[in-house]
Amino acid sequence: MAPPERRRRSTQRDIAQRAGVSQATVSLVISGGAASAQIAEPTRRAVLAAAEELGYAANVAARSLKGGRNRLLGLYTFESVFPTDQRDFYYPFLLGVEEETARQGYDLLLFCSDGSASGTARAERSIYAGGTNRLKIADGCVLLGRNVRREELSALVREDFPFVFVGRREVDDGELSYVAADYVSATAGLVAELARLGHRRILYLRAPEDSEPTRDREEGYRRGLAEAGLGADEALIRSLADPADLTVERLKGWIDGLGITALLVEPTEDDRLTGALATMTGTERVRFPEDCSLALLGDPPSWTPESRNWTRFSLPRAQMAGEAVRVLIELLDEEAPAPRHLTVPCVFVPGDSVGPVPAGGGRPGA
Amino acid sequence: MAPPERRRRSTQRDIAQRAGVSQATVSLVISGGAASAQIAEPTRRAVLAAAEELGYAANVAARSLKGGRNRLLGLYTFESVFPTDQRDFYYPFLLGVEEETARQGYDLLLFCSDGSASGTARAERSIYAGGTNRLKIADGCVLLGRNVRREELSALVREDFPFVFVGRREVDDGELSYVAADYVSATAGLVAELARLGHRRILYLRAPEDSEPTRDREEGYRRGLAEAGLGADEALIRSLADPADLTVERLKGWIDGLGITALLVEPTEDDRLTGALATMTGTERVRFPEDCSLALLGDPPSWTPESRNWTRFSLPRAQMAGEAVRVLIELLDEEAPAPRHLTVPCVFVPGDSVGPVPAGGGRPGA
DNA sequence: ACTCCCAGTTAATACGTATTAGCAAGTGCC
DNA sequence: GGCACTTGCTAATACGTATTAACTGGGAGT
Repeated sequence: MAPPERRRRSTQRDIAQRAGVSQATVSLVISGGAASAQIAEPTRRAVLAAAEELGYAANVAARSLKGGRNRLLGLYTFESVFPTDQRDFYYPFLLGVEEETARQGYDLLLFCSDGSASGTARAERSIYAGGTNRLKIADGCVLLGRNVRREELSALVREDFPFVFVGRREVDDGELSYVAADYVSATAGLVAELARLGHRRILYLRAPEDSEPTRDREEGYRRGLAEAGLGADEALIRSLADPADLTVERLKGWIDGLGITALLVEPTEDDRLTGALATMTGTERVRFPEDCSLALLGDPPSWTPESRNWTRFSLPRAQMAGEAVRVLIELLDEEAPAPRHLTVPCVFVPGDSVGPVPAGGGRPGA
Repeated sequence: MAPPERRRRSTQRDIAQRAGVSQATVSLVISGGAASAQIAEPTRRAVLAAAEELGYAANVAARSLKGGRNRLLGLYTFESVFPTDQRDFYYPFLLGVEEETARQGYDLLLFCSDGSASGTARAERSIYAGGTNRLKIADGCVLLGRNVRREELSALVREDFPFVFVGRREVDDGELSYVAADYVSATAGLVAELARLGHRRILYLRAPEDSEPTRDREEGYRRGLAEAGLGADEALIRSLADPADLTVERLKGWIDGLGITALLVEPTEDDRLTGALATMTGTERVRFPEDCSLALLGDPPSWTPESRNWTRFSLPRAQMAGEAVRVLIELLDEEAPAPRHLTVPCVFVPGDSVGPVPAGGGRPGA
């Protein structure tokens, strides 16, 4: 009945002492499990009573130490999370990861420190800051980010550290596990939709960098055209160095010069592209979809209620994140796991920026 | 150059072996600290090199078991985070905690596992669920939540575990550290504002439970009245068992029967109260502020663009969270820390539901 | 030459738990 | 009564780290 001693939590040894048994017995009773069957009923009850009286709570650290696992999953983001436009991007992933992590009975470790000793703001984050792989304090890790450090991914693969990337990524040194959105099908689907509406000349405005998502979108674009019985015109694949270059003049040039009636745009990670689009909409000199249909190949980075409801497809971010956790746990449970690749479908958002071909639109031939 | 053995994390012993020193030396070098000064430079470099080659990362469990630090801060929420209306409440806190944690060079551990073995959804979360206290794995912890388990807080205090509560909380067994919003001043400020507009009879609709925030608001209400030279009429302090009971009829009864011209409402944690208010607004049978002024004593739990812009005060949640982290780190850095209590001011949101006293309003005498 | 000290290193130990091998007492069998 | 076998428990050990006391060789002091 004595209250638990202050300043020190009770241990199995305390219980053992009080119940007049050994620490091992206490462990057997507390942990329950199979081996506990061989404990006599009176003993078990005595132990449980003592534990109750002392307010016993097992020490997780000790337990994990013994088991080699910490029941911790990590979440690492290559970009810093704090710029406001990044938060909206990041949050659904975080929610998905957190929910599934919780469901699996793990806790979630957010690697938010810069790695750099203190204070100094850094744009580039690093896993291996300080010479060691910080991720290792978790049992495994979910990785996220658009600007990935390839060499760090390679190192992780070489180290055989269990991790899953959210998004398709590939490295030279071997295969890594990822959960990716199906950009190919989603893009092909948009092309099909446009073709159904009568569009024949569809410009694909791609990102200048050659990352996996961009490659997938381009593949989807070509596949969509092929499936619609349209030939691919290389002149209709464009990229802009600066999203601000997407001006009304340029667009009119494409419409008149190339005869396009629709535009597929790959959104940038920042607000600049959608900003440029908003500017164009504001000028009234070009209207979507009256003058030209437009669809986004993904989510605009931040979404405010007053922003326009572009036709697009949307990544099921929370779902992807959840799948990533599930895959990661599979990896952890296996002896010698093979890399896993999972693809989840995107969601089509009808929006209001796609319509039929404008009356005079479309160049006859070509 | 040999790669680390598959699926087994390298330990200090591995490093020791490779560098030809003892495990103790490795620990001294790795932990850095004061005692590491006495290690000869060549030795230190050999150890660090070996650690690098083996991809060493300290084992969190072992370190916390030993009582060491992991540069990990925990974040624990008493309510589950996933119901959508909870997310909006939770997210600003999370952001604040994460940002400040990062700035301090710590990583953030989200205690999201239910504690219950798996899968089963539970409304009540518990720190000690499953007979363990998971928090210990972090160096210290920020706690959050409206439905607090007092006995668990007490246990934490007794255990002398470093933690900071976001929100004013008190327990019998001793003092705990918290960072709280200044409900007293904020409520008094609203009363002052109403008094300035000529309101003399202001009803305070409080939550039925007697939690700290409610007590503080009531104190602020009384103080505000006193400072405005108004006496407190106990009949003007009401509570409703069910928020849905806040009907037009009841409100009209208060206006006509009690002669009130303004209403201070303590929002509930769920959407029911603001739902009731929205319903009232919709009926057109009572208009705010034409028939009666209304202000919320805090943020409505979820905020959608179409919801009304109630006059209210708002908690600086991210800031509170950041302060909590800062306080926690202070606690960690001290030898025998005294509990700290920090109060941050709320933000007045003018809104559109407060106005001057209606023409015929206000009972003359009373 | 003796002690004394000091820098540099290590052996030993503790943290709290899970697990395995093994011990003691009891039961049934021949 | 000796043997095998079961039941119920304990002793011992390992997990990986931090810390402290103890040890070593060598240089300085007397």
